[in-house]
Amino acid sequence: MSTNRLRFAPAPTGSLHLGSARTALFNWLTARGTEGQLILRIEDTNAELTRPELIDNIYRSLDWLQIDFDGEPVRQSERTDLYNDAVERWLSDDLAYVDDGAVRFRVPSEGTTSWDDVVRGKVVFENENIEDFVVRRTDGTATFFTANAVDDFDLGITHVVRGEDLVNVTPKVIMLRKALGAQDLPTFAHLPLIVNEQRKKLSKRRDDVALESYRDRGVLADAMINYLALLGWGPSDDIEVRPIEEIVKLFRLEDVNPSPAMFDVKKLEAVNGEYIRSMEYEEFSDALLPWIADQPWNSLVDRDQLCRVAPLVQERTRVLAEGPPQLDFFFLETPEIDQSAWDKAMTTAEAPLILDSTKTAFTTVDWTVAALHESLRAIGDSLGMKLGKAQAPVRVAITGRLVGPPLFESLHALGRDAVLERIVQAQNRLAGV
RNA sequence: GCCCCCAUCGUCUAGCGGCCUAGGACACCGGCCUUUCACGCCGGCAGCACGGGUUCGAAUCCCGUUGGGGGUGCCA
Repeated sequence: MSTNRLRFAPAPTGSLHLGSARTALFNWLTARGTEGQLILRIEDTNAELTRPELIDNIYRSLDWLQIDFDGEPVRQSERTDLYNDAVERWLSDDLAYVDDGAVRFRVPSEGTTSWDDVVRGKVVFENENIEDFVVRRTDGTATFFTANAVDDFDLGITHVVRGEDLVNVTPKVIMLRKALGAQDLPTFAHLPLIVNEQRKKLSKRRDDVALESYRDRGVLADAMINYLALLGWGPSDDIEVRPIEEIVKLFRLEDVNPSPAMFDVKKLEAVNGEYIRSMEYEEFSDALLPWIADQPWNSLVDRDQLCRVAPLVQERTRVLAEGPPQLDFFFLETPEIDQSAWDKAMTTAEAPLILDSTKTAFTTVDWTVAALHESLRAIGDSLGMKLGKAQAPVRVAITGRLVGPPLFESLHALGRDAVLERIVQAQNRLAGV
């Protein structure tokens, strides 16, 4: 039994594409689940793709996802000799010929080229439908086909796991591999495409495909991994959200289904919400920090207060970026009043009464969540109102909005002085002062 | 045009010839809980594209139709 060797071979074309991330993941799951090895190979045969920042971007994204590799990354731009040797050999064996300065591989006009794809079954191409293709450009650089075939062979790759968009290059790569003297074929697995609402391949143009943009909105790496694993694969026990280690154990390439999968942000966020809810309180408030830093009231934030208050919005947060905006009133000197919320809550006949009674009661009430709760409930009772209605004017006075974290916990965290002051401010505003 | 691929609820999937009156999740719609919103819980809506075979029996196997998609660069 030889060990499996897989590779993830991205072309560094900017930020890591969701589809590439999913390919990296399926390679990683296969390698880790079979005690195999995973190599990162940068396909930068094209001169424009060798820019360091593009490559760093790939490293950063994979690192964020915690997809790790065995050994140092392989850069194709550093292996040009290997490719040249191969092309020269093909040339001298008359398997290739010079055409307009480039080198083309001779494709037989008869016969077929085929392989047994793990996810698609047998795929067959008639050789007559494949044209003689370029293996070395006029400028002397190797093309994708050459580099791909040489490296997969040279690096002893046993499993080629990649996107379905590469199915049609496979026969060419197989021909080159044979021309290289290889007796065997790696196991091929062509993963289904990730598509958008229009069922078209996710594209930079139309779709939000950059992995980073999800990270920037506060999708957790584990949630992203978990969700991506569900695109083209599903556990037979129906438990979709689960620890990555379990996914590693359950995942099998043979179970990947061949039909395209739509990227559903709603579901991603639902999965992310589950991950957020399962975080420890401190972990959650720490995780919020980068987004707190983006708030205009960032400088007013007190870490202890943040830790007390963050749990109040934890189960109301699907992506981390949604967290801080719900907390602004805890740190702002005066809450930012939402006009439509104000109009809805304050224009009732009871609103002034509620504010007034609340002010009086809150001046002396025990400053505990239970006592505050009871106090406002009693005020509502006296006016024949349910607490749900009665709390509205107070909520708007304190938080500026109609919806938000639990009111009494919020009052408690804010403190008596701040609360009373905000009630008075609301009364003044109501009176038109 | 040519080549290749795909086809289970709106979406992601389970299913690999009888366990299916097709299961779960997201979304959606009701209800409960409730201090708003959420969370949680309960319930509902909704699918094997179509037509032929094969078989005692087909979502599962085969063929065709239709509908989608991908590729057709000296990009990868």
